[in-house]
Amino acid sequence: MSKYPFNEIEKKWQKFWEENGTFKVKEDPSYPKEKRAYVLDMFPYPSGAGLHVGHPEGYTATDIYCRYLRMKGLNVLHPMGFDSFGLPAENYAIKTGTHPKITTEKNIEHFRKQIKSLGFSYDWDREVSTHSSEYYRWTQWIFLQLYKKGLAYEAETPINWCPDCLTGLANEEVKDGRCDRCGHQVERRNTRQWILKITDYADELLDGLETLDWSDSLKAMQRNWIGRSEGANVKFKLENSDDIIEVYTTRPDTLFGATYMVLAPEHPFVETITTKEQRKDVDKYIKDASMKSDLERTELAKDKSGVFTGAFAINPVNGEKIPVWISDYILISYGTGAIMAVPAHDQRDWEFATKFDLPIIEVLKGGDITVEAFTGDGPHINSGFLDGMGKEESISTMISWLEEKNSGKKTVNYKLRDWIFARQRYWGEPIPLIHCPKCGIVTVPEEELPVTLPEVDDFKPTGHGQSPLAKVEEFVNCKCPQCGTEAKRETITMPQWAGSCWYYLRYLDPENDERFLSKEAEDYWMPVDLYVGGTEHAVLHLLYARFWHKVLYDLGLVSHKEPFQRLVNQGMITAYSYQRPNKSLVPTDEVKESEDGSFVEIVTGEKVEQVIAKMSKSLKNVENPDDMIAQFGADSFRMYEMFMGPFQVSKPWSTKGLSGVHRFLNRVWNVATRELTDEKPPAELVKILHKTLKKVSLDTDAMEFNTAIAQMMIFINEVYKHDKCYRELWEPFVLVIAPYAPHLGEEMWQMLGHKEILAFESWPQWIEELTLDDEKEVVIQINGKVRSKMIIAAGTPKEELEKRAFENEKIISLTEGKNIIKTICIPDKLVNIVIK
RNA sequence: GCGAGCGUGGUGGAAUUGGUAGACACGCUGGUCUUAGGAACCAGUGCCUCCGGUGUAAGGGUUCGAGUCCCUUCGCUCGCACCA
Repeated sequence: MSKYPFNEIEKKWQKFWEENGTFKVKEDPSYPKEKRAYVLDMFPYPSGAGLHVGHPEGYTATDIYCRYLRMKGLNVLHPMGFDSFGLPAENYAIKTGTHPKITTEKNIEHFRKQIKSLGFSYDWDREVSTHSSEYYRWTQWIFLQLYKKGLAYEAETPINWCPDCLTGLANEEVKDGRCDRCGHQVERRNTRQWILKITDYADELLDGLETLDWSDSLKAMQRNWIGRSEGANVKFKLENSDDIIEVYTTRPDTLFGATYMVLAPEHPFVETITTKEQRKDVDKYIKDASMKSDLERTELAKDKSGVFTGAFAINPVNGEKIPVWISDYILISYGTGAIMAVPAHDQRDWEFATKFDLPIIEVLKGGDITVEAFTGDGPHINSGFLDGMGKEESISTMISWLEEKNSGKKTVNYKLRDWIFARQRYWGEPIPLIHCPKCGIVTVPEEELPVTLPEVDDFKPTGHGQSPLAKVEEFVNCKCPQCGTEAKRETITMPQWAGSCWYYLRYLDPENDERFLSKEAEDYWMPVDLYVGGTEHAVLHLLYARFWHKVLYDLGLVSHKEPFQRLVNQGMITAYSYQRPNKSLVPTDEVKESEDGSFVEIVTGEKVEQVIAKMSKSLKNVENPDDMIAQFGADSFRMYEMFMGPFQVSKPWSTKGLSGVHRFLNRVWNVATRELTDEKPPAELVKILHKTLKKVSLDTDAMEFNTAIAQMMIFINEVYKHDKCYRELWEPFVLVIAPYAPHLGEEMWQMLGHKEILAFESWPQWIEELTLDDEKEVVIQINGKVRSKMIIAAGTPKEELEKRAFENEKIISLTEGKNIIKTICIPDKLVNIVIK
């Protein structure tokens, strides 16, 4: 394959941009508000493995978009940084003794070099790394603002604990009962924690979604996660006691059908209400439940378990005596940790009642409750004052009744839990608090920030819920800032998500050592106009960052309620893998393509099917950007990633596809090196140019990069047939291809004799008349089927079209003797003749 | 189970408001040039019983006309999951 000198060209322009500070950006007040854009990438965690092909996908998209916006005359902020606190570096430190700071900074170095090799137009002067003390000084400062606002609290509660990462996890970090990071099964464990009251912002986080230009699926994920539900809390008096059990239900209308109650095994009342006779069974059940992990509790969901406490409660609506059971299908962390069971109209209760032979009373007509619970709508029966009413009406009627009788009230519940904001590990921001024996918890004075991480030799967590910092006496022991007594520093560190909660703000003013962010910079740039990243952060980073931003807004520190106005998720880059008939996957290097295009496993000679799978080391289908850039160049690599398919959709990597794009750029180069002429180009080429300018402009604007590239290919395929390079065509084409292939673009611009670079040239405007065809191919249909075609001058009126259609020989023969019912005529498109 | 989305050639994918299905690219086939090429260039390429028919997961509907709109079914992907 012949190669244009991409290596030389790319090095040359990267050096030029760097040395000339081409993409440094200032808060220039001469740009009005609408001529400013803040385009943000999700910054990477600098792992030891380096960049994978997924990173440059989003980065290329934003880079193209930014370069396009600059040419449209906008002042564009486009920064990059590193999310550099995190477990891998720390685990590596435990294994090798190398300080995480050393590993992290080496990795950052490597990442930065790799990112730069792709020719992105970042303003590197604004780079931030979350692990640097100048940065985390302000992360700690924001934490203090949250603490002072009463949004951070200390608690010793059972939480998700990863035995491999040796740290507590937030709810959001647990997937299918396993640690999101390492896949280990999560345990329940009582550990001291710092927790942020994200639930205080549940409604704001929910309502704010309405104002955002995000995909519906992403908004749905956040809504699901917040999980708002409306219902009622209902009070049940216990028999022979003054105690009251409160339950939460979304179906207060079914109260007449409540035949028993169930408490979570951890419910505080279990201890007091259990009768002597039942004590043994209850204690055993609680012990068994506590031994189970969350995963086991859900896995066993199919078969309900439970035990009777011996106690009875009184149904407030009819005075009926109903038994109180405990079962682990009731979660202590949701609602009140207790339910009223309505087996006729709730499938879980139905299963439980069926298993333990508890009564099932139908209170809504419409289903067959001997087979399953009926959860649909219908008229109420056996329900006193609700009889005859439908679901909605009886819910509100019942709530009014309960409120009147002081037996309950309308209640809103959320699935969202408070955020466990703590890691019992070393490599994170120390929480800037001090425990004083006299004053209690005292904040570190703001002027003493940052509380820096002490140097340690042993990074190993104690495994007893203590961070390695607890062993560092010089760090732990301090004086209380209030009373001067000997006190102890907090040794829990913040989770990795802390730094990424506000990095987009620090980019605006990265050098400021007076404030976390100046008002002026915030006013100039915020909010983020376009934020691009993967879906994996749908409920983690994006929820946490929105929460912090809302707190900062309430404190008057930022001027918008939402940080990220528009968000676009890139699709994942997957890879091909091969599957045996039994569905097991075969590593790519153990498969060969046979002559008929099918794939066989080399060892067995058996046919395997080509399927799409995630890139993984074990399947040997991971592609390394460095190799691709070395072989094809950064411009080819960038352009291929954009050509693969729609940006938001996941798509499989194909190195053959990359070589196709590379071939295209070779052809571009070939044209660029032809004899340059100021002659008037042929009219048909001018037409294709303007069609191309239009398509590339509209598609780039809409981030439909794949079709923009296809149009540029069409342009080159035509131009290629002529042996000259027409300046009139080539100058605008070079300008529109430049955001996609910026190195090649600049080089060709220089070859055209320009002294100035093209990065800030104006984007070429197409001329609409020149995009229009003079002639159109119009199809003639009979009963909707294409029977003939004719070439006709564009804009030919209906009457003329019809006349021409009926003059067509084939049409004459097909319509002869037929009854013509009507004729539909769409100018420039078709004539449809309906016959019988 | 709930929520979101998707099914188009051998492959990745194109198709304004419903208006010529398969743009562009990969792969494949044939040819030209070359000492050679996994280079370059040219031509062809949905399928079939090939002057015709058929075709966008399957079936039905609306319409002069459906990949696109509506209904049913099937399949796949992602997220959540005993959330009362």
